[in-house]
Amino acid sequence: MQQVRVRFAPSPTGYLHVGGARTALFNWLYARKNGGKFILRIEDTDTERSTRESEEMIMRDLKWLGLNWDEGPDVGGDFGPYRQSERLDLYKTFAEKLIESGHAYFAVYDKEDPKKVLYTSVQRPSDGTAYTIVFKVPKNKIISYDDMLKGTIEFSTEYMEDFIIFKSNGFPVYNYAVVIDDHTMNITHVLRGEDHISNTPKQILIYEALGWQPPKFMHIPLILGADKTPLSKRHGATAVEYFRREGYLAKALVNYLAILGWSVDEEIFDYVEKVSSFSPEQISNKNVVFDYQKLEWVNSKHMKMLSSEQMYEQFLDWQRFTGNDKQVPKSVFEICKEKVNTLKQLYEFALPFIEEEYEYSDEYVEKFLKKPEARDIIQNALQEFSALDEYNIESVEATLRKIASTLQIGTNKVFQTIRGALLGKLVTPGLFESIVVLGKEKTKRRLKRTLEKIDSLN
RNA sequence: GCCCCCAUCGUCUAGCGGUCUAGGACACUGGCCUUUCAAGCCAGUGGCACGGGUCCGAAUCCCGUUGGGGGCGCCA
Repeated sequence: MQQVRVRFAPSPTGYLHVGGARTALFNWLYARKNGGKFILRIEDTDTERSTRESEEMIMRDLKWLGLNWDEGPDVGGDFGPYRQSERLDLYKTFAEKLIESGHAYFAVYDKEDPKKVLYTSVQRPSDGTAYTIVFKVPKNKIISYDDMLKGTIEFSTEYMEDFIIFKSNGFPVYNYAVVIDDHTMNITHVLRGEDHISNTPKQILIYEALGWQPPKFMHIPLILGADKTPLSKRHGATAVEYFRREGYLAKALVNYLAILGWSVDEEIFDYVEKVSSFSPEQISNKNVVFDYQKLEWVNSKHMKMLSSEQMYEQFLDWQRFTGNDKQVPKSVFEICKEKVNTLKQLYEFALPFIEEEYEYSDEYVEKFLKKPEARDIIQNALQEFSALDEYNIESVEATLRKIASTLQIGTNKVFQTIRGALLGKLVTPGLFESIVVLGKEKTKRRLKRTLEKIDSLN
């Protein structure tokens, strides 16, 4: 049996979109499952919009996700080059064959009106005028192919028109270049987005005209936004890079992308371990809505699966990636990591611990700081803490509870007042741990700072 | 407009003619725990788009309608 060869073929005109990442994932999974090759090919025939920066960004994000390729522009391979802009000779050669065999012709345009075809010919225009090469679509032919997901799909050429395969700038058009590339790269299976279904008959026509056997096709449903329109920036983020910045784990993003349309017994998993059970036919045949909340849930599950060291490493990696150079001590990290869903949330949880000029939330000021007993509570705490020899979770807790009973104020109110005084917020890690991690000196300094804040309120 | 694809809770899905008064997950609501909480545990609300068939029997098969998506570029 022939070795499975699949490819992911992004056009470098922007960042890596989660939809693209999902397509790449399914290709990757299919290649790994079958002991085949996963190939990265850059489709940069749109000279107007393609950039090297975008290409590099896409590769960086793919690597971050862990979707490594066996052949590609950076690693090479036996079927290169892997950038379409470097394969122009190939496209020209086969275009000439198509013209010779009567499957294509030249179209010459009016200089004044580039939309207007002056004449067509099977001879290459020699007068230097702009021309394209057009594929001649046979009339009244039924094109049929078996989609791995959708079954047999038929198109009639009755509804198709001749189409350009070579632009006047000397670059091939997508529908033509993919065929040449997929064939010459020995691609056996083409797993791509559903938006390519209507392109498939055109491509099959080219395969047939060249006397080639088309690969197997599978069209994967698209990812939509909550309003069922294609997922775009309007719905929030779509770039893989954005999710990385937001503090999502690569493993979690991939996990979510995988279960978005692929149902398995256990929703939380490491995709690398799921390779053997992957079967493309199990993918849902229906467009899917991207659910940011579920992604966050999946991420939280993955965070919990990490050991403290692993998570700290991920956190440092996230800090490096986002260019964040604030030092978060391990002790602070430890108490902050429990209830957060993303690395960014973890950072935001940690921020008041490392920021001396922390802000007091409006809610805290209104509900606690402005209350007459706030000063008493804080002053008492300042006194008691100063007198503490043993500064640990037990002694801190005992101290706080003693203050509550002395002052005849509910523990809740005391705790919340102190919490806000020390960290400015009402949602923080456990109070007693927080106080211990801050340390006695910082705690005292912050209590004094809050006392000053009270003064400024009056 | 024409061609193609699709249709189970708000969302992702299980279901492949009887075991479905339709199961799970996220979200949502309520409760528990509790020093806060975005964590944990428990419970609940909520769906087969509609209309025709076929069949003893339909979420499951067929047809139509409606709805959504894609394509019809010298974009990919």
